[in-house]
Amino acid sequence: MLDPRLFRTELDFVTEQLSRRSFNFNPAAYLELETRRKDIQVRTQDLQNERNSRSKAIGQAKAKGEDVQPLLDQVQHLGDELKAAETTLAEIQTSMAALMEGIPNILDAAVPDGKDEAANVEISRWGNVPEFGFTPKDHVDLGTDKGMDFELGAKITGSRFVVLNGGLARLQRAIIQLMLDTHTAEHGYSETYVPFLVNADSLRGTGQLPKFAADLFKASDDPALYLIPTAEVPVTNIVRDVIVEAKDLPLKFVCHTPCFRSEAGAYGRDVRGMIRQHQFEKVEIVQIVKPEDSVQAHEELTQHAETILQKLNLPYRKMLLCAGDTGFSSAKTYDLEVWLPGQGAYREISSCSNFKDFQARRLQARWRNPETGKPELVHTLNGSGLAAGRTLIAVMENYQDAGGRIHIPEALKPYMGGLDIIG
RNA sequence: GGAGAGGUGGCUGAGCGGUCGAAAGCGGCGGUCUUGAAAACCGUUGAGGGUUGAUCCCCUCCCAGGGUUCGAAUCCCUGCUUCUCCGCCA
Repeated sequence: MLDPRLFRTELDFVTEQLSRRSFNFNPAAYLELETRRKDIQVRTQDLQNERNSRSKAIGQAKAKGEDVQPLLDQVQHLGDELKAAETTLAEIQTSMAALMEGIPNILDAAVPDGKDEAANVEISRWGNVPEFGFTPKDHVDLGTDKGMDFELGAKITGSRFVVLNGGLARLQRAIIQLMLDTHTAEHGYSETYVPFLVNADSLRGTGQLPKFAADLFKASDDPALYLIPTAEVPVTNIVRDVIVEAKDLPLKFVCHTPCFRSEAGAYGRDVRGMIRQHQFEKVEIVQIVKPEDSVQAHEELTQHAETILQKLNLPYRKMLLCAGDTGFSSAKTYDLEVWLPGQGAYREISSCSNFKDFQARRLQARWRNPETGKPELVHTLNGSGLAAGRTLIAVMENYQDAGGRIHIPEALKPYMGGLDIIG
């Protein structure tokens, strides 16, 4: 959520900034609602004030043993009027909240214009795209005889699910272990284990609700619980309604969870293989920082994700997402795209975002600023460090040999129990 | 799943339907004292919002949502949640 004060003082700026995202914000409609809000709120508070002072007077008169009946007669009419005003105010505030919750974050000045991924800007490239003396296979062809079974996934559940057996299941686990160990031992993150089902308040806090309900799997109606689309949700919500002491910042969490996405609107895209599944494993890194530190933290966090790709010696490029491709809650996002020989293309394997105070305002996640002594909003950031399912694909495709066997990267061997080749 | 007891400020913990946003203690902050620190003493110390140039002032918040009342932390209902006991269970 954006700062309501920004709307009151810099409406033109907000409107202009939102248009960068092709978000159609109607300032006139906002102003009308805001004017009514102010009007009704002032009137309601006046009425409340009157009720309070009169009730207090009744109490005082009663304490002195005076006859309070005349006073009671005077307040007869107050109740209805006040109740009506309070009801109207609540309705307006609900409308205002709904409006505000549907408005995306303002983009960082560094974010380039553009309407879709074609306008993303390549920042850097790392590693050498491998030269094979043969036509490299994709992970589906490589995995068929090694325990990657999409038909079984479809039988047990449906499309976009997979079963992994033997070496490939172990390889995915090894990838996860490497990530967790690297982020805890080398990057200073604290390993966290969280619920995989979350309530609506948590999803509202990180921005998935109310706007993106269709992307979620709802697991229960009463109480309303949802499967997490990313560990970002439960982990960032650790600081919901919390005032963190300055000395405890930054908070850095790393968390491995499965992620569940309905992939509504992705029909027909990436239907082959493990690229886009309803369920996938991911290691997420999350930082809660002082506002002044978030720009630097964003660079570091992205670097932390890059470290994993470098340890696995997987070629990748770092992209700065353009205005149209940057997510709803994010002010600035870097995507890391790994080279997939089977597709002959770079594909997203990590997305690292600085949300600034957008999530924090929804979450009421604050820190006590020693300079002001007041609670102020923190900045939140997160990134995939990395998506484990896609990392598995990348390892398979980049480490294949002419015989269709998969060589285990050096960094993963300690986790593979002596196995150094699959196939 | 069954039975019972609770949810109050950063923490512990009082609170008869009426000057209660809330006693007291701890913690925090400031001061006195001290070479410095501790101790002691004095003072101060919740959050959000409206209005304002800034104060003042006003409103809301004692788990959440309803209700009763002129007036609710206090009474009633529902939900959530914590704890204890029994049952079941990885």
